[in-house]
Amino acid sequence: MANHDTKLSLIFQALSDPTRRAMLAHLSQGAVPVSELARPTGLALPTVMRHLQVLEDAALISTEKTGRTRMCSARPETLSATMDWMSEQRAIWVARTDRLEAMLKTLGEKDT
Amino acid sequence: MANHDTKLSLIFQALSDPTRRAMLAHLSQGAVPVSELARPTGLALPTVMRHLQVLEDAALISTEKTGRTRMCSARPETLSATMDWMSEQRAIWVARTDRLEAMLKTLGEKDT
DNA sequence: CTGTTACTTAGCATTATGGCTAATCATGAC
DNA sequence: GTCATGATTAGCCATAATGCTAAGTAACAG
Repeated sequence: MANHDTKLSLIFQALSDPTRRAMLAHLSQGAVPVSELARPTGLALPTVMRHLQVLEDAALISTEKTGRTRMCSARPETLSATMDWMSEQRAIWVARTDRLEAMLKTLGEKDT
Repeated sequence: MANHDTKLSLIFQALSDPTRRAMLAHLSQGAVPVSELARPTGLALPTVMRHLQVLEDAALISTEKTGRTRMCSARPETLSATMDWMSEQRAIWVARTDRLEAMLKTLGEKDT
C-alpha cells in the first residue's frame, strides 16, 4: 500500500480539477457508463478517460467493465478519509487559536 | 469575489503538494517567518516563496510583512469551507447508497 | 461476417508546476 | 555609510497535466 501522504496528494490532485469534480457530482446519481459521464462535459472521450484514470488512481471512484460498457461509481469512503485529515489539521489550528485567545483574554482581564 | 468553483480548485491544488501540506502542518504551531518555514523543507527560498504564494492565493494562509520579515499564519476557516463541500458530496453519495441498501433489504425480505 | 457502438491506445501541442541560481531590494546592526 | 540578513524578482530547465485527433480493439446487432 502506498504511503498515506502519497494517497492524499493523489486525492487532492484529483479534486483540484472542476471537470473531475463535476464528474464526481454526476456520479452521486449512481453508477454511470463512461459515455454518459462524458456527454455533459463536452470533452473528447479519450480526455474523459484520463480524468477517470486520475479519479480511480485516487480511489475516488471504482469502475467495472461488463461487455463493452464500463460503469463508474463513487467511493465515499475516500472522501471520508480525506475529511479526517482536514478535520485533524483544522482542529490543531483552532485549538491553538483558542489557547491564544484565552491567553489574550486573561491578559486583558489582568489589565483591567 | 472569484467563482466558488475556482476557489475550490485553488484550494485542492494547493493541498495536493506534500511540501505545502507540511508547511501548513508547521503553521499549526502558530505564525512563523518565511525562512523558518523554509528550513525544514530543504528547498531554496524562492521555491518556498512560490509555495507560499499558492497557499495564499488559495486563502489557506495569510501573511504580513513587518520590517524585513514576513510572518505566515494558517486560515482554518478555508479548510472548514472545503470540508463543507466534501461533506455535502459525501452526504449525497451515502444517502443514495443507503437508499439502495434499504431497497435491496426490502426486496430481500419480500423474498423470504 | 459486416457494421456499429463503446471504449482504448498512441502520439502530439500547449500550458502549468516545481525545482534551481543569480541578481535585486529593503531593513536593521555597526 | 557599510554590511549582513531576509525576502523578492527574473529567468532557466525538466516534468507533468490537459486538451486534441487518429487509429485500434472488442462486443453486440443484423
